[in-house]
Amino acid sequence: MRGNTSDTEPDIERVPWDHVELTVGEVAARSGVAVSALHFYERRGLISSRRTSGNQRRYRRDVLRRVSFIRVSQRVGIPLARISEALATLPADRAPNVRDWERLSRAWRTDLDARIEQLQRLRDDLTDCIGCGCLSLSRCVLANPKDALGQDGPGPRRLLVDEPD
Amino acid sequence: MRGNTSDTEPDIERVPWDHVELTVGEVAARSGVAVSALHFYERRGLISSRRTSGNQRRYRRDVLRRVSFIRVSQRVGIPLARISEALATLPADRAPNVRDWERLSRAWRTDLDARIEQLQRLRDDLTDCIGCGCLSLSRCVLANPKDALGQDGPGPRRLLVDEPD
DNA sequence: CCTTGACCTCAACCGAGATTGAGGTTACAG
DNA sequence: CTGTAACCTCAATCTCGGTTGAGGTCAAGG
Repeated sequence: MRGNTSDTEPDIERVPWDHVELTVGEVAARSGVAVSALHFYERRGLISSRRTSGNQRRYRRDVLRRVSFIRVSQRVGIPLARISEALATLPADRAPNVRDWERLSRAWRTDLDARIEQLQRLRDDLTDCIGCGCLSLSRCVLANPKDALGQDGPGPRRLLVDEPD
Repeated sequence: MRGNTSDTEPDIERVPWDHVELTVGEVAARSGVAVSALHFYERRGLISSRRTSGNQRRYRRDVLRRVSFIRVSQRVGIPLARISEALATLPADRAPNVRDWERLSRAWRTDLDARIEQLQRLRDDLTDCIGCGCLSLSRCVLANPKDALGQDGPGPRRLLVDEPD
């Protein structure tokens, strides 16, 4: 267990809340993310920690917002690599402030809007398709979206002339 | 190459279109799916084939609709395992008809609606969050969705009392 | 008959996003 | 001082949805 020793307790009034460090287990408990995932994020450079003399991780409190941002971003559908890039734009010299987080959050709006629109189009097509009951490769918008017809990548792609199927 | 020999050509008028079989390469070309993926789907039981005397795959034409259904389902975000279950409900004795496909497509509507709604809620929350700039674990709807608070799976989950962060 | 492209199997590998386990250390409460 | 929970590293393993490659067969055109 880890707690304040009664002997060496620092003058708590003089230590700003921001400077109270967290163990990996505390971050896990408070963020709902497994310790193994935190280690993983750290290896990937998404979060970082100070090490104690005994090689244990100690996190600044703002790691909670970082982890929070990571999870929210994942829900938006952003891969870790892109989340990592976004986090890399945060100032290195100071703890990120509200405006920093706002900027990053705003950046995902575009992605999210695009994904929602895409799914809505898919839903409309699916609705039509339920009506036509087709899924025909030569006729159905759903079965045969434009992007399946060429110009994107190697390999044979619908080279043959359409015939009834 | 594979084509009709002029000698043994069957009376084409007497062979319903449905009975014309396809090679794996033809299915790949017509569906836009790689041969390796078709093999993969077959191993997973999503599609099936007859084998020629020389052990080559021959597909019934309705495999095209199956593959089509698989790709559409994937776009909806359904994992292969569930697609497989859905396909397993198709009649084994006859080729699926329009109504069969309609039933399956309709089933995904619910999923799609749910996913869209979820993303829209996320977008709304993100908008709020941009306004509040928070991502605070103790206050932000985004950072702290209900489902992070317990009852779903093992492991410690936000066991500590909330403190300012 | 020969060449060539399409086909076959099986195993290994990829990348994303982690989790699990072995083997060992640290830190704190009693 | 000791017990033990929490921590450490590193490698292996997992799921998902495939791709790649080696080594070999099949089938059709010339």
